[in-house]
Amino acid sequence: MSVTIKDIAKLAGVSHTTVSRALNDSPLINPETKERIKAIAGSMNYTPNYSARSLVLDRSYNLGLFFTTLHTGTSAGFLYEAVKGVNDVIKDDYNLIVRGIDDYKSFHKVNRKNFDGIIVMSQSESDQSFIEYASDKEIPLVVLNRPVESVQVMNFVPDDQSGAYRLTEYLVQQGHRKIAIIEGKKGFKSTQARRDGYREALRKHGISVPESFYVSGNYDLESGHAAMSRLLELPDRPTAVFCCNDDMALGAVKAVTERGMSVPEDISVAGFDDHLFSAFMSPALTTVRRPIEEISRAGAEKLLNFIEKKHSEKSVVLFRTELVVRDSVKSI
Amino acid sequence: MSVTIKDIAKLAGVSHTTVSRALNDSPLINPETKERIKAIAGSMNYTPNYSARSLVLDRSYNLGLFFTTLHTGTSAGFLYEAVKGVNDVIKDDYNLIVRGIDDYKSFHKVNRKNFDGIIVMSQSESDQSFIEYASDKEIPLVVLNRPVESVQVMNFVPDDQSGAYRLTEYLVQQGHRKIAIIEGKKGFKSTQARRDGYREALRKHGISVPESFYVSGNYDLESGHAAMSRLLELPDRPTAVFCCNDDMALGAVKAVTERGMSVPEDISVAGFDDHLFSAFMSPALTTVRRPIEEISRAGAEKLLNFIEKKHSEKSVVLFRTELVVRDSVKSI
DNA sequence: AATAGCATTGTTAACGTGTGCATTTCTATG
DNA sequence: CATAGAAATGCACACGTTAACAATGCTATT
Repeated sequence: MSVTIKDIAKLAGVSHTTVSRALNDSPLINPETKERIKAIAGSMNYTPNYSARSLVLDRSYNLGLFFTTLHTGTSAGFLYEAVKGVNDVIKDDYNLIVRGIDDYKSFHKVNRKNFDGIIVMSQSESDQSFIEYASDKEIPLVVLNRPVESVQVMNFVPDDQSGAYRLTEYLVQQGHRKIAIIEGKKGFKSTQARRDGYREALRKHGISVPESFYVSGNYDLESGHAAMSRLLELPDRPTAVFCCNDDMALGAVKAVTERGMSVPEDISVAGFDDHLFSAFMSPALTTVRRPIEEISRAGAEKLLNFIEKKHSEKSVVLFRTELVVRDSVKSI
Repeated sequence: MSVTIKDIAKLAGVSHTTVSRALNDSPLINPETKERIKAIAGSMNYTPNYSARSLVLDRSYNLGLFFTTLHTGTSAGFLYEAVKGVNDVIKDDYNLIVRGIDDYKSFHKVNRKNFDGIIVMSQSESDQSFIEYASDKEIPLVVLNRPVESVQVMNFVPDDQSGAYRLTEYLVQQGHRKIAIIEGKKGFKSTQARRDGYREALRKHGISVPESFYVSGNYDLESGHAAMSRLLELPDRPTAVFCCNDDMALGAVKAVTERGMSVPEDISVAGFDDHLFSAFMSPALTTVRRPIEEISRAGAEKLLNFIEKKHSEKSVVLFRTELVVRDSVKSI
């Protein structure tokens, strides 16, 4: 069926070992023999059987890009940027296998035979047992998006807390004191980091807000809409709302306009993430930019380095988040 | 290092073949021996070496989900729905390898040894040589999104043309006669299908529009914004604009509101795709829903069926698109 | 007890490739 | 020409697993 090195060996009148040497640039072969063999392999469209090589070399040439979950709380933009960033680095040298960690009935299919390395795009601690398992198996591992302390891994994390701090400080500088927050999905570390940044900025400026100014969301449009509806019904309404991602901000703005009120004239709204659509909302959204594609690219480069060099070290790299001021916040 | 069936055989006092039989539910083994072996394998955390199995069984347990390109013209929502739909079907029985076809320097790494099957999410004819190559190699193949005639493949296609027809007809029924179109990325088949549906509806109603009512876009927010800006500068302005996807519609709406005009009071806007954000735009977008996740799920099921049963047939399944009426179109 | 048939288990080889060590060939030197 | 050393090539085995066919053991029947 497929061409094997034995087929080539027959035609070239050499052993299969010599064919292997020729195709792998071994120094132990005569250059003329090598070129002859390569020409025959080319004319026969030979492709190595990667299963056979994997078996002998103890390599799979698979990389995992594993998300905590693909079922809920993962926005389309997030997945897109991660896949794109990693693919740009690995090209066609590796197979990129995309999966939700919660899709595994059991982790034991994940081992060094099947994956040369894994990038975990971590959204919550519910993937912690997976990270510990993978580290224990000594699979080359990079964790993006969430800091992990209990395991010796390379970690690339956007600085959500200071992004949220800076955004809340900006709201304060615009004169706002009644600032509410629509939080992200419960249990996600990004939810906590953004809330912490918000609280820290309030504390810094000696501002206290009522408990009713903390409303839970689920990182999606619907929950943003519902949360804003609740805030708009408060007797003492906030003047500004920090939505912990842009999807929820879009839902929140919709809830405002549905009541015949407008953003930012009646209430200011800010988001987090700077998705592609954010600049095109009406009004254009003030938000914080998180470089997910850049983080994914850096993580993939580091992982490839680890795999090829067998060298790893515990490190945490914080990626700078950036305040993006547009039109959705009014100065009062 | 890893546990092999030979290690288990030693402990169980049987041959490695008997271990293989036990773990693969062969009828050729005593049930008691089988349970004893399974218990030992479990306690040793045995995992098969998939490379070895692949080599013997001539299977890779890899499925490709290949997009024409991941570089431009592919929206985040599109990628997300496709990945999610396929993953929901294959679970952890197969590795899902996600890639852009234009990332391949050469296709010859794609063969039956490395992929049990491939789903091509086709956006344009630029992937035609790949589809022909894969079909020629007799790799089980399913093509989604674009009809392919020259190759015997299973095809799952959303009915873009009748969706666009129905939307344009709706605009006509709301009293619009000056209907412009912001087209999609040049060369994409979806671009042509949507334009054809639009033209067919105009023709059916005996409406003709000037050439200036056909403006090119690139399926992204920016090009929608730019195209609408051009339409708004025409001396004889359209009363309604059909944007060939929702991303461009969002950009178009932004261009309208930037001029102090409003949608739908001054000009009506419609989109295509029904992305998650579309219901939350101000105004909520009238659009056409394409069931990408459903198509991806059906394609994956069919491909698995093909792989397991070795049976395939040329077929084209059209998936119904659906007009979704919201608030962005005014009756005049 | 002998025989036949069935169930169970094991031997051997295969899958395609890479590599350690043995063998052969070639070249340079005395 | 003989010898030593280097270069080139090949043999044999390994990797982990599955399966064809052979061998062995058990049971039922005559």
